[in-house]
Amino acid sequence: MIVATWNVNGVRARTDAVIAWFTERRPDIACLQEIKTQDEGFPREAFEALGYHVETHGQKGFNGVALLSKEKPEAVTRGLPGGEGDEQSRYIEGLWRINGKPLRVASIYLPNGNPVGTEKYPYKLDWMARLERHASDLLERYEALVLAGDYNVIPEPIDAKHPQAWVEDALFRPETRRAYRRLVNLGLTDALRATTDADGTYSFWDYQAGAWQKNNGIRIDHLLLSPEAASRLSGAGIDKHVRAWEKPSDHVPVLIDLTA
DNA sequence: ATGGCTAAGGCACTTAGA
Repeated sequence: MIVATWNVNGVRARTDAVIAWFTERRPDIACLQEIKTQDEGFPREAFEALGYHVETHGQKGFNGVALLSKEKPEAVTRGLPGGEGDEQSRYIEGLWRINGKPLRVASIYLPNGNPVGTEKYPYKLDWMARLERHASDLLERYEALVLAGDYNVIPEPIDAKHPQAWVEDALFRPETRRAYRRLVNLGLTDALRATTDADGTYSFWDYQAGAWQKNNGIRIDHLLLSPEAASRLSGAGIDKHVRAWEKPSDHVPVLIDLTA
């Protein structure tokens, strides 16, 4: 089965492209980020017509995450635990039962954190600490778990065309990478890096300055797997061709294949 | 990327993204 993550940069502006990709790829579970709409504005009928269940955690204008799936989830929770007064919609988690076995999948839109030096950067680091605590709790369940989304983290120099240009950026600063490593070191597997060590493997290309044409990209969209999920990993990939479509998102879908 | 583009809100321009 295919589990995918995609920051669509506005699902209303992107409905045709997102539907085209769903039709082509037919993911079993898809995690969307930056839907940029409240729940009632999500074009759910278009996806239901393709046979998908739609669960949203929207917000007016910015952020917003969703879980779309062929099978109806058994349970859904909205919001990352531990965020008293956090009004930003950046986390939704679903639980499915596939052939009697639990599969838990979260759609994550981790804060960008720029500009460093404003309140946005400590908000990012605090959010990452909350995610680490929650992941630690979930791992105690010993379930197949997929934490998928736009992490806004460049894990290693190989994950950027020009890593030196990012060293002071919130996506690549040492504190950011350290927090990301703490999360991974709980026992999670970066699905894409489990299947390839190739450089030039990116999930985001800026709209500006011909970044796409020059393959000036970064890899910031990740699927992190619990041991129970990692042992079922049979492939991982990036649907890079989607970036060349009309009116594309600046991110492309990243996906994994899990054996039953 | 010290920002060249894009989406959304709401109707001229600002905010946010990475």
